[in-house]
This record gives sequence, structure tokens and C-alpha cells, in this order.
Amino acid sequence: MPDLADDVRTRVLREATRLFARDGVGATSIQDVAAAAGIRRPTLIYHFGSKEGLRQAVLSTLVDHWSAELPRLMASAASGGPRIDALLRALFGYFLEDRDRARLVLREMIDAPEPVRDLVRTRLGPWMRLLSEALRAGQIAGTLRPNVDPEAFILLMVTSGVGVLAAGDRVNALLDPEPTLEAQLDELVRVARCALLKPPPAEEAR
Amino acid sequence: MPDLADDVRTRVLREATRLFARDGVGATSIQDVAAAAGIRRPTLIYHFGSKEGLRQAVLSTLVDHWSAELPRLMASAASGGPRIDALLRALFGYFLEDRDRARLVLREMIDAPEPVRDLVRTRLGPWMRLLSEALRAGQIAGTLRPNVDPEAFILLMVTSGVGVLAAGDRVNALLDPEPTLEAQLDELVRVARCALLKPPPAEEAR
DNA sequence: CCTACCGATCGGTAGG
DNA sequence: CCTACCGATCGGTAGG
Repeated sequence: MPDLADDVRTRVLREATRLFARDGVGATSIQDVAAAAGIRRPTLIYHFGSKEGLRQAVLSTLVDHWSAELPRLMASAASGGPRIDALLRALFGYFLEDRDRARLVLREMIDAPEPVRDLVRTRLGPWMRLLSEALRAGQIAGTLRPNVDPEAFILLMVTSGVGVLAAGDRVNALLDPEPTLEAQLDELVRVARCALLKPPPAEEAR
Repeated sequence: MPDLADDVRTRVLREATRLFARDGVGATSIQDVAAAAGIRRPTLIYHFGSKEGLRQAVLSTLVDHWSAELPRLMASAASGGPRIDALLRALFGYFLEDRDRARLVLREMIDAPEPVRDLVRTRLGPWMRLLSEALRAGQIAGTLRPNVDPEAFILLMVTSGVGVLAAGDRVNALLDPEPTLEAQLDELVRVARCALLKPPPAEEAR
């Protein structure tokens, strides 16, 4: 019997992600979400309490993923120093799987209501700070450039990655040839490596 | 007599920028914009035709600035090759003057309704393409790294800059010490220079 | 999980 | 630049 209830819940969360990403939370009516999920509006309220409750539930599913994924990535990177490529590719992979996730996250980064900030800071903050410690360690070990600002660099990469994934294919008509989303992501990886890693001997040796 | 009319128009545009940036266009009522500008809603409709008309007028003021600023920047950079620092600092300066502008632009990058895309592509596209040609020339001249993807690099810098300016102070509580907005912008300049410019002889000479 | 209903607000128009 | 009004829709509750 939780089977059917969970099914409805899952459907609502999926459609809410899609509509919140497309139009923004404030411009989406829970009526539209309910209709897309095949239920009536009071039923949605019954499950999530309020529109704000639905918003939090949607974001929680994304935070859940990263609060499980970040420790795994950090642990696997520990054996061999932090792998900037692997981290960025994990970021890209998750958001490429469903581009709506990127648009949703970018919107929440702009809106940033207090409950959302608290949730993200509490659940993901520790892992972000562990990551910045790893960068500092890499600087001391001499594999990373000494003039990197670890905290600023991490935030910059997250902002850039999410930004490109959310909007990369909506602004590329400005240029010719139009850079694909993949080209922009590849360029981000190149830029990140170039700005983070000490140049290898091959490059130093002219 | 256009004096008073322009005054109202200016006030409406300023308040619309602020409210569209804060809540998004879809979540902002023109009633609230009118009240903030000290007029009634039908009066706003009289001036801008519709909510969509207001949206276009707001964005046009931003596009106006850059369709005048980009040619000037390109011309002054022509005497001495493209100056990545000057371009980024001009971007930062304009959006730091009023952070709402950055949030508004980032929201429009996500929403990207067709009229907005057309407006931006028509008015700014040519200058963006001229900029990418300048980067290609720099590659041929040997001052820029050959593995840069000019078009992807330009879009990446715009997305990253606007992203940091719009959201940089809303996510920095994730790290410790919290990187200031300025630190994130400085890091973006460093990253951009490092990834674009060929390493100077000093760096190559170990 | 539903129907029926609440007061409030939405964008826009009529008419002056 | 306004008052007065339109039908439609908003989030949420009552009650079952």
C-alpha cells in the first residue's frame, strides 16, 4: 500500500522538477503539477503539505544524490590525489542525464530562499570543505598551482558547470560556428585543468 | 511633456528590473511593479502594452548598453590585441553597479523566450563573432594557446561571469573561509588568463 | 484520494 | 493617467 502512494509521490516529484525547471517555482501552479501527475490539486497538498513543501521535497531529491555521491568521489580520488576531471565529469553526467536538474539548481542559486540555503549548507557543506582541503594539500605537495584560491576556484567551477548545463544551448546562436554544449563542457575541463594543475615538465621544457 | 512621461517610464523600468531580478518575470505581477513605481496597473499597460512588452523593454535597456559598449571595447583593444582583463573587468563593472542586472540576465538565459533570443542575437551577435575572430587572430599570431576553442571559450566566460555575479554571494556559505564575490571574480580573471594566454617566457624558463 | 468551496489576486479592457 | 470592471486562476481548506 505504500506502493501506490510512492508511485504518486514519484510522479509528482518528476513533473514538479520539470515544471519548476521550465518556468521557475513562483511561476508554476501546483494545479499544473497535479494535472501533469494525474491527480487533483488537494491530493498534492495532502502529500506535500504546501507548495513550499513540494519545493523542498524536489530539491531534497537532488541533494540526496550529491550527499551520497560526493563522499564516494572524494574517497576514490583520495588514492592518487583529487582528480579534477573525474569530479567535473561526474557533475556533467548527473546534470546531462536530465538538463532540467541544472536549470532547477541554477534557479535555486538565484532565488536562494533561507530553507534551501540551510538544507544545502548542512548536507553538502562538509564535503565541499573537505574538497577545498584536498586542493590545499595539493598545493603544499606541489602538484597544484600555488596562486589558486581553493574556495573561490571550487565555487567558480560549480557555478560555471551548472550555468553551461542550464543555458549553454540557449545562447550559442550568438556565435558562428555555434559551439555545442559538449564543446563548452570540454572547454570548461580544459580551462579548469590549465588553471589548477602545475604545467607538466613537457610544457615547461618549451 | 515627454519629461514627465519619461520619468514614469524610467521609474517603471527601474522597479521592473528589481522585481523581475528578485522573483523572476513569471512570478512578478505587473500590479506590484506599478505600485512600486507609484502608478496604477492600467497606466503601466498604457505605457508598455502588456507584461510581455514590459519584459522586452527591460531587457532592451541592458542590450542597449552592450551594443554601444562592445564596439568601443573592441576598438580600444584593437590597438594592442584583445585584452582579456579589460573585457572581463568591463563585464564585472557593469553588473556590479547593479547586481539585479546579473540576476535578470541569468534568468533570461534560462527562460530564453524566442523574442529575447532574437533581440540579443541581432544586436549583440555581430560583436560576439568579431570577438571570436580576434581570438583566432591571436592564435595565429602565437600569443594565445592553440588549443583554445574561441567560441566555446567566449560563451564559457560570459556564463561564468554572469553566474558568479548573480549567485556568487548566495552559495559561498558552503565553504570556509567563505570566498567573497570579489575573490571569485579575481579567480575567474586568473583562470581566464591562464587558460587563454600562452605562458610567458618567465614561466617557461622554469 | 476526491468534490465543492473560500477569498485573493492575476493580466487585461472599457470608458473617460 | 485614472476608476470600475471582466473572466480566469491562484494556494489552500472543509468534509468526506
